[in-house]
Amino acid sequence: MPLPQTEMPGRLQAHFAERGIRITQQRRAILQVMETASKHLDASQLLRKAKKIDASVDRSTVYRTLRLLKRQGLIDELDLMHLNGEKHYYERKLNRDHIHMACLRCGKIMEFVSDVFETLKGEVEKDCRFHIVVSRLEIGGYCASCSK
Amino acid sequence: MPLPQTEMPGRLQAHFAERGIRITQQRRAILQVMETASKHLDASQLLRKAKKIDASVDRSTVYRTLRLLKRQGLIDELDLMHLNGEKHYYERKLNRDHIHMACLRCGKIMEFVSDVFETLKGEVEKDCRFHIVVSRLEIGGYCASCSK
DNA sequence: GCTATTGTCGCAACTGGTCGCAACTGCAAT
DNA sequence: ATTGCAGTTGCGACCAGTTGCGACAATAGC
Repeated sequence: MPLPQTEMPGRLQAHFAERGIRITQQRRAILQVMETASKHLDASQLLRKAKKIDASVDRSTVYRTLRLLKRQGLIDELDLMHLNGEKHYYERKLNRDHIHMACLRCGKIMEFVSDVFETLKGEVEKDCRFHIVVSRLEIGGYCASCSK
Repeated sequence: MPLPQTEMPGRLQAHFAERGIRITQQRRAILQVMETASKHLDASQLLRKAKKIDASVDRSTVYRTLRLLKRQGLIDELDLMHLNGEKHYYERKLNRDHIHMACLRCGKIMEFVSDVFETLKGEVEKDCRFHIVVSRLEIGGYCASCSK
């Protein structure tokens, strides 16, 4: 029983190869970080980690590679309600879309998977005749322990 | 039959007064623009329009006032899926949350109101014991005429 | 293996948004 | 009308992200 495709190690590199996207030293370093990282990396963390593998990696290459990954549907970009300024966070796209909830007081990030979300997307596709490629639902508020 | 509160002219100023938030020349100019503007203004458009009313308005005052309005729950901030770079768009909050759909090909922005969305938020509040303050659902994809 | 092609890279300059600070202003109390 | 002062402002410096361009490197064809 194989793992779901998006969970396989080296999957991002493989995806590039399959689609004839050039694999460079710098991209290899960046993909490697994305693949082994825990969730919610921001661009500067990603740059720092990638530089440890290949010191020549530049800021703009990180951003260009992130854009590429977004367009290929391999990662999701999150704001996390701008809790920490304007920066963005990235995570590998898994099989199931999930909602991100950010606590405005303690900063905790929670995730939630819901069938109702899938229903909602279905409704949009049908009622608006709109073909969904990416979707992002972010909620800001107070978590159970902060809302007392 | 009065209009819904959030539609009333001068409503933003009135809200400030009610909550004892200081009304300055610069804020008056910015609120006036927000109140009379059509939807989806970005910060630089807002700055340009506000400067026509009060030339002393500075970039950072615009951003600070937007942050204030966000925190007061009077406006919503949108990315519109970063179709035009990184900038954000702002609109006055109406009574009903709505979803924004951005066509990745023609750039058209559509809005959609759904009971399912309300259900979903209810589910999050209940299942996660999370008190929602703001929510943002943005969808990128292809509109009816572009997906042919 | 060598070369031509074409895509990618690093760099520097730019836009969008934030922050610290000294100067200023709205407003309430006199 | 004057004063006092917390809250607000403009400014300059900064951080996050993008872009144009000449140099360079990954691949395809030989």
